[in-house]
Amino acid sequence: MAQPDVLLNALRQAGYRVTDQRRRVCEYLARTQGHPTPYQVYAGIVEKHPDISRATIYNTLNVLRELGAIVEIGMGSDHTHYDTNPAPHINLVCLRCHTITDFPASFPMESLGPMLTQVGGFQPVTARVDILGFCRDCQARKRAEIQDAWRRQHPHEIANDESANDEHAGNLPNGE
Amino acid sequence: MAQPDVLLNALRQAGYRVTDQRRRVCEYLARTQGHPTPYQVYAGIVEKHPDISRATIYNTLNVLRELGAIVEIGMGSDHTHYDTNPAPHINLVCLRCHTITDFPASFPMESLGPMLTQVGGFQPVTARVDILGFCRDCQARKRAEIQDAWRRQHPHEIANDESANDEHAGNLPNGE
DNA sequence: TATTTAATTGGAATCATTCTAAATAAGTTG
DNA sequence: CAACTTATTTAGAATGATTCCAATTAAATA
Repeated sequence: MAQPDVLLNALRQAGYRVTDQRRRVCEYLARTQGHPTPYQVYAGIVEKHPDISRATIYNTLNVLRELGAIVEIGMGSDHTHYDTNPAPHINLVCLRCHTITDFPASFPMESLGPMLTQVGGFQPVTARVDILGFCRDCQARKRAEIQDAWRRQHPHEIANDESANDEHAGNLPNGE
Repeated sequence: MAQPDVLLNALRQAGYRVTDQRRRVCEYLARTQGHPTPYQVYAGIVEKHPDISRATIYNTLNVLRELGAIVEIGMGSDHTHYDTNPAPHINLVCLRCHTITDFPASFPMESLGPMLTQVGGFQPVTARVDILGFCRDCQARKRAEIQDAWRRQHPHEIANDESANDEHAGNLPNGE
């Protein structure tokens, strides 16, 4: 989604050396459409270059993040995801299944820049705009769960299905 | 920063029981001004209520997050931070020292809502707007580092300081 | 080419978070 | 109120992503 050169130049400009390994990480990030985790980056590279080390992946991602060239998107502490899309956009993040979807819309960052430097001397580099809520699938799942719960409370309302109780009697909260 | 009642009501409405432990977590979140980590929440409560368990803290925070009542802010994978401020605002996140500062400014979420539901059936609950960059202190530190590096490259330019080389010869990248 | 410093490596170590099974509390029904 | 069902809490063990380490290799520079 990003130009590999943009990422590599960010490294060069900041005085980091451009090695083969870093080049591969940048290429991977440029190629991918999604919001990969460090492990996905590793997996995507190691199959063609089995000698690369996990530590190097983490190092490179950390450097790129500290430069603001890629942006971390956190949700539900399972894994870290990186946003590699440099174009202004908004992430739709599902609170339940943690899926991240890009939504093309811009945000008037330019207008804020001057204010920030005025107020606290903050030097903006990039931004992250996420809307948190429920994706369509999870809305449906939620409805089904609530219905289920209700049905469990009112077993008599149902014609011929006494066995239903035992079957779906999972722990309700946390559908993950 | 939030009303404890708002958080408790969120739990109640979603069908969760309001226990003493959950009440304490909500109170803590309401009281705090910053962006606490789970451990900080735990530490802040355990001193008065030594019987509370870490697992309960995590459970409660996870539930509140899945409800969108509090918002996770990720930076540099060390710790998870939670944003407990329900008022619209922007977080200034330093890419270097990971400090998070609130910046009072609103974001025209309302205008986006309808679009989102139209496009992907996404049901928005809350939002997170972060500007990533460098705080004033880290800008200064960065300048100093660059100067240092330069001085190390050009030792002859300096009058009387040959020892400087060995002294500060740390690993340059990663000032953390 | 020699020298210096940065980057890579793989495996061990760390540590936040989750999981588990047992105990307890909350809510509900008769 | 007593019996029952289900949610919640708990302590400690287990997990697993990420970082750290010392040794090696590669880049850059003169």
